[in-house]
Amino acid sequence: MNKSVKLTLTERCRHAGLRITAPRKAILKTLEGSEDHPNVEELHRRVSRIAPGINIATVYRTMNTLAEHGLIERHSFSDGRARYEAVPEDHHDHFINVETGEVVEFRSDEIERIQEELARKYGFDIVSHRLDIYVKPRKG
Amino acid sequence: MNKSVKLTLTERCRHAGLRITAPRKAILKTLEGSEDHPNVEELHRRVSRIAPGINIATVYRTMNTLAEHGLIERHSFSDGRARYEAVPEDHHDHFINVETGEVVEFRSDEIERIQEELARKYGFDIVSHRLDIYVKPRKG
DNA sequence: GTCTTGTTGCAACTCAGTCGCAAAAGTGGT
DNA sequence: ACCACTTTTGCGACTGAGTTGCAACAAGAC
Repeated sequence: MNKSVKLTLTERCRHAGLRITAPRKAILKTLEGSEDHPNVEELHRRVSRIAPGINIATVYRTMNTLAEHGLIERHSFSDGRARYEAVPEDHHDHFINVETGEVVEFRSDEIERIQEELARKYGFDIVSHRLDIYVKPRKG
Repeated sequence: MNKSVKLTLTERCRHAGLRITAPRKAILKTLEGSEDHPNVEELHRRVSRIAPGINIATVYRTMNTLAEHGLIERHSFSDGRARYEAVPEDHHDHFINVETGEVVEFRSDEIERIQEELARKYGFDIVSHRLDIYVKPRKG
């Protein structure tokens, strides 16, 4: 949960050769302060609170650039629009509550292991994967 | 692999109270004859070969209707557009070859079981899920 | 400071998918 | 076979997320 032991997003951007502009600073800071998985519109709204005047096209472009450099992860749950999160040190998958849209992270090493086995069996190397489980609160 | 033991899509449509129109017949037939996961544009192209003159808006609407009734499954891999397949008797997940876009189906009861366990642990009931593994052919 | 190159704002644009509406066609009852 | 009722279709206009061309601007390197 504590990120202070690792590089900040800004440091990793610089390391990737990206210029640290004022809009990017604001976007990166917002991303690091977000525990959830905002879409571009929501992100733009949050960014605008700490740095007004940034165009939403800039947010779109920045998200693409960051994703290309592997600094953030792009998700597209069944609501259609892309949603993002700062790349987590620990890979995890998602429960999506279909009643509220809320996203809960989880991880299962067992599932990861079985995936590797399966891919090998089919003659593949895994590039990435994504497991989304749509759920509702258990009643009873 | 052999579907003759189960209801056809058309029969299931009728059972769902949907009208069997000429455009729908062509679309259903095309769906049943598709082993892959076409998007609407590709589907429309295929449908047009056996029944020209069907508007693509009709294909969009039909796919929505069928999906709402649970007769087909909608997927959205990372290429953005929605892709469909006739609902399979056996649930399966997908390998997506990132080099070619090709989709390979697989199934792991072990993964299904672990998902159930996990969901229960978090206090959820699973509505549906989706596991996409992006891969490349193994070299060596 | 100067130069080079990456980045931004803006407005125009693309593209998948949706929608309103009037015409057409399926289904159930007789 | 016909009617009445309701769903579906074609069409064109529209929406909304995301992209792009371009001129102005600003980071970083020297």
